[in-house]
Amino acid sequence: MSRNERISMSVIRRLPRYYRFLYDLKENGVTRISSRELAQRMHLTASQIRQDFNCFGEFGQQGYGYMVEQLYHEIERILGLDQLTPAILIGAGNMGHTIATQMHFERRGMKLIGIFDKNPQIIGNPIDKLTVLSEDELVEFCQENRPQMAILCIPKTSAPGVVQKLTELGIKGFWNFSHYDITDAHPDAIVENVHLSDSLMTLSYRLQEKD
Amino acid sequence: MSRNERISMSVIRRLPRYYRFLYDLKENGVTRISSRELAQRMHLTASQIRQDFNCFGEFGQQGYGYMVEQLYHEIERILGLDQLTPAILIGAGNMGHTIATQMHFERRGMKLIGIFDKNPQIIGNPIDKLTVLSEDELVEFCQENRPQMAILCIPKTSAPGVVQKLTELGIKGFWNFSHYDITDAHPDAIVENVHLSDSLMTLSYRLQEKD
DNA sequence: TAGATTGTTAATCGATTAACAATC
DNA sequence: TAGATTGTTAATCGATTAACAATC
Repeated sequence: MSRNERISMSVIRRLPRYYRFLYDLKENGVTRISSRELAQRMHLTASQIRQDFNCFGEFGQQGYGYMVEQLYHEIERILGLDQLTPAILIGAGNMGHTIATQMHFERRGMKLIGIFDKNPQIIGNPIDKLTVLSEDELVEFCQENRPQMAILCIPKTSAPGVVQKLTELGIKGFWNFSHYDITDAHPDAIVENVHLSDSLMTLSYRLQEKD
Repeated sequence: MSRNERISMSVIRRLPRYYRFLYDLKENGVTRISSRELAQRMHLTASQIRQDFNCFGEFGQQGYGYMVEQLYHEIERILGLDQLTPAILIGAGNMGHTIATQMHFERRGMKLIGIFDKNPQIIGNPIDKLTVLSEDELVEFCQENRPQMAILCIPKTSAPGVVQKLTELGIKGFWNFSHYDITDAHPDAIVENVHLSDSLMTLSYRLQEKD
């Protein structure tokens, strides 16, 4: 029983994908599924699926398989999607605006409670139900509203300062779209670097490698 | 000498990060660096850095280290950033528009040569130096211009059809922002799934796990 | 009960780290 | 030359896959 030991990032990164596939199965009226069949659909091995699920509990029934809807809700709970972590967005330029309006935060376990920018042209603009605030209001806002997570859609040059400041203000996690590599924010800050450029460059590599 | 054997994805995914750090070093006037010092800055081990570089060649000098600028250009070349792969964007909504205008494709080994949408409200709009075309023009455009890569910023429901069509039109790689999981496009299609929602959910997991 | 499929232990595979001879 | 650091082989670690007893 490997329950409760620290879960590896490899497993964690597969959870949202299971969540997605289970949602589709559920929507298609599939009520139960075996690890073998799920493996086939997801291009994984049945072994891996069973190992992954057993990190968190015994969700299946021997000789039968897994109940799709129940498993879906277990993974939802494991991912923490049932409690909304308050988050703020720093940088409401092109990318920031898109993220704010397109991400369906409340389906992903987050609630966007504040948007900040330092450009006077952008401050005051409405984005969904929020109004872009000045970065000068950040300290007071955080003290009052205690956001846990910050989304960074800012230029590389301003990132180190912002990260430093937000860490002091109690931010525990960063979703980082900036080109700055957050490695030394705070030893136990949780960082998810998105780095779309890196992703694009690996495609460049793999496409040329093909020839 | 492990040269020319198939390079693992773990190594490939580190290359853009090396590229970024070397750029910064170069900009800060650092001309040479040892694997030990680079490891310290990047939070890696010196061993790993030397192993990684030696997948592609012998770029260092024993007793001395690596020349920053030379190594930077080697990695640029390895990533294929010196030749621009022609790419098209499908879906010019919020996310598609942001990607088109913010990505600096030509610095990442790509050239955006066409943008397509099926919404009449969007078709005809200018984005940078391009004009959004109708998806009806896709076949003719691809036959004439031979794009190699497609960026998908479309809803999950339209994705399977588009992927199928583009594969037939000779697209070799997909940069996929849609929620659809491209697994069965073509056995040797190159796919980079971005899945921002998945990324956000892993943050949700890790933040609640902390408590 | 027999058949099926899980949960879990053991074996394998691959990636990372350590060690050290080669050499600048 | 002596000191430093690479390139590369060997050892370790972790993740994936295979096997199988438990059990529905």
